[in-house]
Amino acid sequence: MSPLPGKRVQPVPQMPLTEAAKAILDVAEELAQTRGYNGFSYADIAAKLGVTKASLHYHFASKAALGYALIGRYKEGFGAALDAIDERSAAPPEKLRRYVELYDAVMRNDRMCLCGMLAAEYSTLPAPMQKGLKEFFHLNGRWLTAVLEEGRKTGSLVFSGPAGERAEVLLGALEGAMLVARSYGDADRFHVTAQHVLEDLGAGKKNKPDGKAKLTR
Amino acid sequence: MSPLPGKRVQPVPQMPLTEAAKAILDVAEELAQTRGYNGFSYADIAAKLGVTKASLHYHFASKAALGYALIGRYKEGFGAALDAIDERSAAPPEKLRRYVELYDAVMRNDRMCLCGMLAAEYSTLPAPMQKGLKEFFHLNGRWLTAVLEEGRKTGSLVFSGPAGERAEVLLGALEGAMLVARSYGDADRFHVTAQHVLEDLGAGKKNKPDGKAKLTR
DNA sequence: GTCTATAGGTGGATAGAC
DNA sequence: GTCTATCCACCTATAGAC
Repeated sequence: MSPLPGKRVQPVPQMPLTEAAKAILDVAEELAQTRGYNGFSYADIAAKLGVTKASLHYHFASKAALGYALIGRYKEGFGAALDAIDERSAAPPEKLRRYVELYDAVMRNDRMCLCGMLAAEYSTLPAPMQKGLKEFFHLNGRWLTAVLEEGRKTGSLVFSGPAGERAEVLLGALEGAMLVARSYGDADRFHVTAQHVLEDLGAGKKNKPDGKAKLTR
Repeated sequence: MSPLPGKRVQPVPQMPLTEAAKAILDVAEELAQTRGYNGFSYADIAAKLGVTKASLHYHFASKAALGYALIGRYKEGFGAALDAIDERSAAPPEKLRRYVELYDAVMRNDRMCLCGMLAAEYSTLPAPMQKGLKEFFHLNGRWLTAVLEEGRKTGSLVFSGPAGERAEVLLGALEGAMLVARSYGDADRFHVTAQHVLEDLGAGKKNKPDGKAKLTR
């Protein structure tokens, strides 16, 4: 077994982002997670930052480039979060609970998973973004599969069928629960659904976090 | 117990659609299911129908009106499909399998559930569309809850927790599985995931349909 | 009912001054 | 790096002829 299940083989080499670029991505990310890629414009970002559209183009020549950077950073952050879970958590059930907490945090922040959102718009996205999206889901699938396999081996998780397929079920269930819960503007609804999914795998939580707490990010 | 679980109380009174209006909705529906509400324009519809944008406005004064009609018709069709399942199927497991087949058919047609797609764009939609969307999910939730409750009562379905919550899990899992599977352009991936969800409830299928068959609609 | 023509707005993107 | 000014394509929507 590899030292850390689902560990990223290599961090994709990337230009370090300037502070201005980060600020743009922060705003763009929020807009993309709440309105979708086709639901925001350079004008929206510029207005929120108090700058002009033209200056945005200095940092991201095209919206496609911005969108691609958005996915890249999100994937990086998510990958880092998974690595952190691997380092801090021993047992698969706890890993899964922490994994779900990542989604919970997004939901409580009144957002949808960036890649879940973009998945809906998939056919309208530039090819590089489509590729990045697949990689994100692949990253999640690999990590979940490793955790599920380990859990089954040690008997701490219970499920039927191939771990890879079960990983897809879990990923889909979480993304879908976010999707539907957002229509109700109800983060608690997501939380309840997510706990059921965990319990089905034998990874039920003991004490659930306060659903009313709002996180900055 | 009511005669048919989740039966719609009353069909919403509605102007009968002209043939032209139906043709417009057909094209708009396909576009909305593949590209999203913000991902298509009157120009797209007009081009596909070989008419001008202006003529579309005669049938649907605004895009918001078109979108609202889109949801209304979809809800109606889905409700009718659920009624048909109730009438033709006796046992809850079979009902659930038929319910999943509705999603399967959409997926094999390379589309996303209309309302799942619109749920992603929720915050950008006109208020009437948002309301219609909630009603769609409510319709599904009610029907699924009734089926699950009946199944538990007769022992043909097995699950933990309130039926209403389990209905949300199921609905979310199917919507999410569609969402993710579309990024892979892989209808079979959805099918596999959906079967797992059914099996978890004790409603597993005996013979699965050929995943390669493409339906016209 | 469908057309031509067009309005009024916004989309992403660029040139060039500062 | 950020600005002003501008381009052109596209958007939804309307007026009015046929």
